[in-house]
Amino acid sequence: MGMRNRVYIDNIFRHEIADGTEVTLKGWLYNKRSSGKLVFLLLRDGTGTIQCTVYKPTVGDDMFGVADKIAQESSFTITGNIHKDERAPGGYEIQVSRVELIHQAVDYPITPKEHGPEFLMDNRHLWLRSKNQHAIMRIRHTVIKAIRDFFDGRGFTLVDTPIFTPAACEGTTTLFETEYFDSKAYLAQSGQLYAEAGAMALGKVYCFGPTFRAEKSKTRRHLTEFWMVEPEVAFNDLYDNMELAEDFLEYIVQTVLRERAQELNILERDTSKLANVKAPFPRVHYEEAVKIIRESGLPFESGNDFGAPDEAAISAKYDRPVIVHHYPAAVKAFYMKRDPNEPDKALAMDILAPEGYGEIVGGSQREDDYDTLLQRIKEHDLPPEAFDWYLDLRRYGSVPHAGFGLGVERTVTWICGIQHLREAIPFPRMIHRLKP
RNA sequence: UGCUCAGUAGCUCAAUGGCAGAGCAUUCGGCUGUUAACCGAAGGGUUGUAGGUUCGAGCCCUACCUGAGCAGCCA
Repeated sequence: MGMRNRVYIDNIFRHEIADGTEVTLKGWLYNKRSSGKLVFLLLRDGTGTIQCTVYKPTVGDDMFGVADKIAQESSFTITGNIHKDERAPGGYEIQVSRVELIHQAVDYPITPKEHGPEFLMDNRHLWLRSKNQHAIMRIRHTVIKAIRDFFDGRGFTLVDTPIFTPAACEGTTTLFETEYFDSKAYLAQSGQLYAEAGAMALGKVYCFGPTFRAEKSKTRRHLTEFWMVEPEVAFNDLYDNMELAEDFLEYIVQTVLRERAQELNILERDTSKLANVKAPFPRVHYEEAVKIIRESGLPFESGNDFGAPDEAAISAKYDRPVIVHHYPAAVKAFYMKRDPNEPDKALAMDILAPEGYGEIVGGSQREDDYDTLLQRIKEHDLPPEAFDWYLDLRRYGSVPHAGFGLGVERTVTWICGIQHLREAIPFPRMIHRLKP
């Protein structure tokens, strides 16, 4: 009895347990409806939600009183028989024979009505229990698993890169500074430079961890702490890099479509747009992208980097992610190699997600010549002594190599079809958000 | 950092410069089939803060605080 028959709601909806079986479920009250001698308890247990019907003549007055007084998000144990019923949400319910309260919740703040973003973010630790947030977290989990499976299946080695770093990686964005004994350390804004060292040791590597940027961004596309996966491959050029990235994105999206159909349905995602995400992706040279922007009616000066409206104009032309390559070297990072045939262009590529979700991938072939790289460091006013170890990679068996970074939250936001990056991570960190 | 908008009950929102309101949540009562259940009742307010205009300010003006959206930065 009891624990021996304990099951998860998931087991019931997957038909792993026969109709009529007596089971025990443990979870929290999602919602309740009562009707005199009948109480409907919506139980959630992390794997799903199921309706439990408590009928007064069956359980008796005392136990019915318990069921009738359970408040939203209280925890309880329920025992009863699985019953197929058209009237129950999902087609199955539990006909309850026993209810045991574990803990009564008092005044749960998130009611089954609408709430504003500030209130929900203040209650993020509770908001995660809601149906949509639950679905997003499950999709995020699958995205992360797909990322690891993809690289592991292709012989990549995970190389963890440090979070405390001595200096700027790219020298562009603002870094978080922290005390490090009697000196300063900075929180990593990218693991790329270390991943390059890893690639020279292990051939094909990826790093995957949190990154930190102290930019005072206040848009729905920015977090100060976000997760990024960065593959780096020795002997790959720009075009190998593009192929890797498009196969990678296809794998992630198709995996989510296959394994998280139910969650995408809860989020009311139009999956036909995701089904298009198959390699090869359209490839657009920077100068061609400039033409597209101008044709869309936006003013644009060649040589500039793209702004958010420019990216939207480009991606609007395609039904799948689009690769933009050969950006002006002047607007890109110091470590990117230039194209010998177009010396003012970097061997760089960005991937823009469809439906206006913007840049989700940024990558390049790296500069592999010692003297050129040293010159770039000086041109960008970076201290060469901080990069001595990085320059060593060009002194001892330098090879062409390339890699890219994929933003996990932007990818999750796009796949889920949601409006805010802050919902794509359990506890977002933003300029005005450090709690909970 | 700049521009725009917002702040009224625990939450979401109303209120022409003239008595501070509703729905949800909470408490109590009613109902065997509810689907964000429904019906009846009750409690719940220093209208973000400080000042100003006015016979009278939630509403108009000034400053500040807090947040949101957009831009820049980027993934």
